[in-house]
Amino acid sequence: MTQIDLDKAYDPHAIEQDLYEQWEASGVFSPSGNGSPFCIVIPPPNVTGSLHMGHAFQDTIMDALIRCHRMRGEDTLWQPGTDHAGIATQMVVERQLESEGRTRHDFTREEFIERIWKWKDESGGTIARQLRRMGTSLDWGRERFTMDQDLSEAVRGVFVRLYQEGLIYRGKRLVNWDPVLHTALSDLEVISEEETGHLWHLRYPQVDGSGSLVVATTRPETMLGDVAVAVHPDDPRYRDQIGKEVRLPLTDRTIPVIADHYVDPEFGSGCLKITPAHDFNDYEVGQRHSLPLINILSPDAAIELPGSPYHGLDRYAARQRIVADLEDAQLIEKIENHRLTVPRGDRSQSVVEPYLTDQWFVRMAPLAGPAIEAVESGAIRFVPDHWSRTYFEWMRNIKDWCISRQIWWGHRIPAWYDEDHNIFVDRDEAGAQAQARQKHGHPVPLCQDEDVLDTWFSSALWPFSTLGWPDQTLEFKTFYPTSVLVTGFDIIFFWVARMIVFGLKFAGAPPFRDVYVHGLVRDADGQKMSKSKGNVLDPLDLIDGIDLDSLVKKRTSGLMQPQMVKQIEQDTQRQFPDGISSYGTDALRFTFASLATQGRDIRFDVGRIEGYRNFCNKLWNATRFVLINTDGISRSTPDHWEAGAADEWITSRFQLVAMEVNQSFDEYRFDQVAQSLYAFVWDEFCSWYLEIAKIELADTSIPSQQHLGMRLTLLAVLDGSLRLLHPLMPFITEALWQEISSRTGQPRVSIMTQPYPSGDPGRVNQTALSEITWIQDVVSGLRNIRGEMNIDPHRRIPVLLQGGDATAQAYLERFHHLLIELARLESLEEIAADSQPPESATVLVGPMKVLVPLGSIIDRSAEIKRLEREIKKLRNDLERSEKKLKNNSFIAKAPPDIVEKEQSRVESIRHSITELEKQRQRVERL
RNA sequence: GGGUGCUUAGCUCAGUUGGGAGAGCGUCGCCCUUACAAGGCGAAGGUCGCAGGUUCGAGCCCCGCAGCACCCA
Repeated sequence: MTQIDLDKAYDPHAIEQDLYEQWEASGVFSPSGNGSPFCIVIPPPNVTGSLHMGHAFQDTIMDALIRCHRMRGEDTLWQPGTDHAGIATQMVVERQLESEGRTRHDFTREEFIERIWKWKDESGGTIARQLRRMGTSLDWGRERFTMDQDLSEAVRGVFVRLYQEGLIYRGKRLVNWDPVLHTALSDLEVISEEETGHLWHLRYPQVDGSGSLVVATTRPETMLGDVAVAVHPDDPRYRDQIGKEVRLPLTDRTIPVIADHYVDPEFGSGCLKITPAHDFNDYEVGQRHSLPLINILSPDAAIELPGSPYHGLDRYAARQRIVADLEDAQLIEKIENHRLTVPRGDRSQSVVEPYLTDQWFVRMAPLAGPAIEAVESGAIRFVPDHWSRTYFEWMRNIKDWCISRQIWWGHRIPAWYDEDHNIFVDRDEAGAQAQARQKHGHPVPLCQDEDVLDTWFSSALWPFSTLGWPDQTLEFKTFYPTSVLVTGFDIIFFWVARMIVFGLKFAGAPPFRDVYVHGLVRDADGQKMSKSKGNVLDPLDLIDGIDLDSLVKKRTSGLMQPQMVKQIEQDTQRQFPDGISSYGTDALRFTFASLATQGRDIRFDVGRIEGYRNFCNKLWNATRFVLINTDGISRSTPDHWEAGAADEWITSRFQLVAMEVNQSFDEYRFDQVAQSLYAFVWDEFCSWYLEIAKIELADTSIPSQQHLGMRLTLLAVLDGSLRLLHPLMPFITEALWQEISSRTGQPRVSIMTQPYPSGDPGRVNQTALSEITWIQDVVSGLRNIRGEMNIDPHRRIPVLLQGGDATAQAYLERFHHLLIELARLESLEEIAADSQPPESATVLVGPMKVLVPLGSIIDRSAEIKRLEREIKKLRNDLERSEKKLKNNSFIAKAPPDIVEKEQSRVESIRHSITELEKQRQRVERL
């Protein structure tokens, strides 16, 4: 046997690392400068983060697109970078300080920020390293960070312009206040979920002494800030109370009873306490009725009412005290259990407070118009399309965006104040000074706003700031608008919408042509993966493998709720009794691709990845086979060769599959790409073509030109298949492609830059397709008999054919030897149509009977059963078709070709039933 | 309360402008065949959530219902 230097089994570790280093060093990740531009900006991962399944999934898709387009000859840029993740990053460093017994307030702002930068330089590269393990062809030389100098300048420029145009304003508004982090949050950073609580029914005595009104509240402590009691204007119970006053317990205030349609008469008692400074709805009511705002909370969410007995108490301690005091005063009607929606900060998990503070806002409504129009007009296309509805829904009900955060890490707001609180907004202090000088006629001391911007503000500029905007750089001019954004539906509002808004406003065009929205990766049970549930999978563990103990340790360390440890241990042991074996990057990527359907949830099951690792092994071994059988073929393409039927067939199938794959890529159907290629490589190339090749290459009666043709076809189809697969499985395809490159005549560079096969309809040979289909039908029919009869696979059986048409007879002659070997036959003979064959097991291939004469081989009762099953199936089909044809309106109204099809179906079924019925009787008679 | 999806084989999911439902995994049977046991060959398995309508014809289109999931308030 020929010696080849390819290991017997596929081992991902042996190839992946080296190949990546070769790629990165060779510069193939950078744009070529030729062809039409194709660009994706990576959704910048959090710089504190590490790679999770969602990233790995998303990056697989982007890399597949990038590699595909690069191979199509386009000028391809995949822009890498990370996000400074204001709150998250600050928290990481603060936690670090905490372990040293210090807080950020032990430092100056500048010192603290310096510390974060230091941390970022040391630990911020984790995710970039992990991305490399995924095989991503990002243009690393262009890596950006949202806090880079140039990106920060872009941020300031945008802020200043929006301010100048009146689209940014500062104002005292109720915002979501995180009392742990001491910062405002935008609506999107607040997660509201149902929790169990209580509904307190409080009695507010009427001033006129006629009794009391009962108000129901989930937050009794806020009563200290009540300024009114509201009832529905049409509520007959309280109509006469409107305009009167009630005494606010535990205070010396009286408050009015007002009428407002906002009140739901069905809820509680129908009376609603109004606390405008601590509830968004109450705020609206307060505005309508010109009620005062009484703030009762400190930034820590403790009561802040100097002089009050509750002053200084935390909100929950105050609640207890207030409820107790009200109880003492017999002012509590009742307390009910109640489900209520509790808003929590997505980072701190603390209950956020509506809190009245000075904040910066972007006026979104005027900006939303063009952004809506861009999607309506089709300038931006959501894939799948229905996500545009989610987008529209949000955009059409858009609210102003609170962009200021009371933290230190981030882009500091470029606004300066003089002593009279006049605001000067400019790119830098010098500009602000100039403005102030102009206003005052002389220089005045200024101090800069302490706040920083929401991280998403800078992320909204990402598609153009990373390309050099506001400078009209070559990259910006070439690659903006970018081609496609790949993202999860969970950040359509956070990010996609805001990029569209800012892209249109500042870069003069939509930031991308398509938005491919993918699902979210969940565990095998459909649960969201989360650290606290202990069900996370690390993509790198799937690549490298991990033993059970380490996996359990990983999942249970650093948990917020240590009582979960036992459960997590059990679940992990149940799901991964032997840990996770090593599958390699390619298998993981192929799995992700196959899971990339249009759905919202992507359940990740290790069974799936195992199957695709096996596929890698299949591909590996198919290549070994090709190498073994193409020894001696080298660069120079020989002239004298000839393709046989099987060669024409596999070549034709390859063209069709290549066309399919290209179309699937264009439609973002990565599941179909994976499916088509898996089926082609395994079922057609390996299971049929390689098996045929074994037989024909060993057949000395076949002329050598045809052997050569077959060898060249083996190489060509393998070469093409590797290219088609490359975007999904970069490593194994590169490794194998390099192995065969000396024989396919390509310079041994990289598969990455080879043309992507598009499929040539002109090379589809219909004759070859029907020839091999016929062979497959005959062989499958015989294999069916063998399987059903439990005939020893080694045993060669005699076969007779009867009733074939001229084509079948020609095929029989031509493919005699092939049929004998593929079906392991002892003999294969045709008998006259009118002759009486010996008793046999039978299958039909079209009108032709394939007969395996009974002998000691055949289990008679098994054959009867098999025939009966077959006949029953056919009878059902026949009945359905006949019923259709008896229906006059079917004949009259259905298209003629459909009717014709039905008729010929009936004919052939009838024929088959007759034949099989005869056969059954004969076997029975024995 | 408003919105968006989903319901197809035991499990996870495909299913193109309406014209005989497919895949992977799992299950069962036979086989260690020199590319591959991470393999080969064969088989079983579906009232397409329920009910109506449109149509010659519905997994697909329309109306209703049920269950599940998510988003917004």
